Amino acid sequence: MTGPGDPGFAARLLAWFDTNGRHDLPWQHPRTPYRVWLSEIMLQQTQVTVAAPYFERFVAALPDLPALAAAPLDRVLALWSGLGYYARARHLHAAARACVARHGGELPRDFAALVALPGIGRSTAGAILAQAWGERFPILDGNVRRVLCRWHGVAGWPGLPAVEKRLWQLAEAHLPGTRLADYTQAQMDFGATLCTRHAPACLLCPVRGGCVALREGRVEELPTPKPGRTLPEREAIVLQLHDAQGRVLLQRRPPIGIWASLWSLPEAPDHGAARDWFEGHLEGDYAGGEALDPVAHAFTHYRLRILPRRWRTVAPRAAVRDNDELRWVAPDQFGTLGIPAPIRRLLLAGGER
DNA sequence: AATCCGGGGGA
DNA sequence: TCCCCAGGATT
Repeated sequence: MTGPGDPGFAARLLAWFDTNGRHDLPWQHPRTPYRVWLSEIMLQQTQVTVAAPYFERFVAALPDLPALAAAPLDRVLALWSGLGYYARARHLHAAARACVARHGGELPRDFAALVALPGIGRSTAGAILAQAWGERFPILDGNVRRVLCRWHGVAGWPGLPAVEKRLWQLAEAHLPGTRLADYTQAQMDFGATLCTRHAPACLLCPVRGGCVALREGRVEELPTPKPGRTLPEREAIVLQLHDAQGRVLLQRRPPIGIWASLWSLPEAPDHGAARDWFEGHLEGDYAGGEALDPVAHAFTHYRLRILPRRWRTVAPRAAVRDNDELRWVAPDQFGTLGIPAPIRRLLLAGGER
């Protein structure tokens, strides 16, 4: 009889991991608390193949926690640029500074202290403690959720509180007594390579002998997908302004909302507001701008239609000069700033003259 | 406990 | 276009 406490589950997963797991991920060598933490944050809602090159660049630039804490936020955002979910970078930076202030410049080896840091929740704290220190804490990420929903035949969208509570209980019940770092990695490798969302490799599965979904023919329908909904749409005009030296005027976004604190193009909700802003900041004629092709960008909760408008040579009004919110930036400097991916693409595509 | 927030890439 | 990927914060 297999059940929630079945010790064979973890044992079989570990045996599979030894020969089939991923043992060469960049954050595994060396597996320091700082690198584990950084990798866990980068991997939130982000696939391994996407995060890996960002991780390598990040640790090359900021190799330890004190270096991260000492870096300006702009530098951290620049290293994050293109990875998305920029709140993660701001939280990471704030957490590093909190560790310097409260924990002697190191990541605390304590669940409550970890969860108290910005950007670290229950699952990430468990992952850090298990991977960095071998402590006995469960995780519940997308992989573990999918595996547990199938193996135990748990129906209902995992985002529902009752389902999530049940999954945490199951994750806790499966924990082995030893090898917690390997077990944590094994679950994620298993979910990412065998127990995938579509077309899982059940024939190769090390725990197929207890899987409720496999036995009942429900593998493809579990976990229950999130209920769908239609997303609202918004529009925004962005102003692509070049000066005589080929530089582009960038504006820092507000510290809250989407793309918080990143550098972007000046933006307005409609042409009236865009014209007002243009006439307040620049010499020249708003109507002289060239309308570029719209750019569609989908967020999780709404769709944004970006309407770019370009001026090849404009000059600022005498009273307007570079400041904290606004600066002229040469194309070879784009890499040093945190710029949202669709805006960066627009700048690189529209930069040729 | 319920709700909100948010980039990108693969299918 | 849809879906979801190593979730967390806010209320």
